[in-house]
Amino acid sequence: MGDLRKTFHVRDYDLDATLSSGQAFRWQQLGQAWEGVIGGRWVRLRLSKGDITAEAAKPVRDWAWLEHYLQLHFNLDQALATFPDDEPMQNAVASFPGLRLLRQDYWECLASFILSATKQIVQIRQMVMLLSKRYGEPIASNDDDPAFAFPTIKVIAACGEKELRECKLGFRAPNLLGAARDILDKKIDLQRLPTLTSSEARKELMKLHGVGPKIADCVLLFAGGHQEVFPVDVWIERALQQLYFPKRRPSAKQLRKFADTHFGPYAGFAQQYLFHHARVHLKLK
DNA sequence: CATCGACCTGGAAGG
DNA sequence: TATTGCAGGTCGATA
Repeated sequence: MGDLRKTFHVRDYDLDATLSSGQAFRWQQLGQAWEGVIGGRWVRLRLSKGDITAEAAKPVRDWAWLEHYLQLHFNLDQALATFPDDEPMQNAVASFPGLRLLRQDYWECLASFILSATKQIVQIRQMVMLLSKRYGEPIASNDDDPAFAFPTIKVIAACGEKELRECKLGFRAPNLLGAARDILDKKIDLQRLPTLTSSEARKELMKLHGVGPKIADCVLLFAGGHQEVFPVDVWIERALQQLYFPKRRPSAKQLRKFADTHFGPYAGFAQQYLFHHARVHLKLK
């Protein structure tokens, strides 16, 4: 039959940092708990004393989807050991030891980052929520209101630009629409992405309307699990600039080159630490 | 190639 | 309370 609850023992897992660090946009903190939707399922997560307790709305027979999403089996120590031994990196890790990378659905991740262009995390969440409420399937939750799955490619592709703009997407509306239609038109095959190398997958993703290097890299890192990929956005640019080149002012291209060689095989994971640390603790600009 | 403006709009910041 | 400046990017045009 399955259970409504399940407890996972974890070591060094900072749920708060992980779910609020701007890699996923479907999580809401209520008191000590986090509520969100993973695929077609609503869940409530709570971390206490080294245990993550999950609560579902309907009995769950197999929790593999959650373990996979949260990457519970991931060997954190092994990854951390590859990070460069310099002060900025060590500080970033020290301020959120236990920050993790999630493993998200390709389409939801892609769509979310298409929406992320020149928006703050709160606003991105807002857009994702509006879209889900309006175009996603309602699913059972333990709250008074139902939850909503993220809308499918097909449903988005069938929308008009104008209705998408009503979800506060602004100029991102045609980009989301274009990408959804490109996928339906088989300009690229999302199903095939996991079989490709990161540079091949990157090229594929960039064929989509409104998808450039930054968004492609986010999808590779947050959905594809390509942990060596290092998305460069304005925050990371500022953080690298301030932390590693306080005197000079290197070009974006030089920063990218530095990042590609400096951070090692888990560069993307390192990036997540730098990003979160910078966002929470640093006055940038 | 590097640089530059256009593209929407909500919600802060400083007058 | 009205105004201004800005925000996890991408695309196309320009020397």
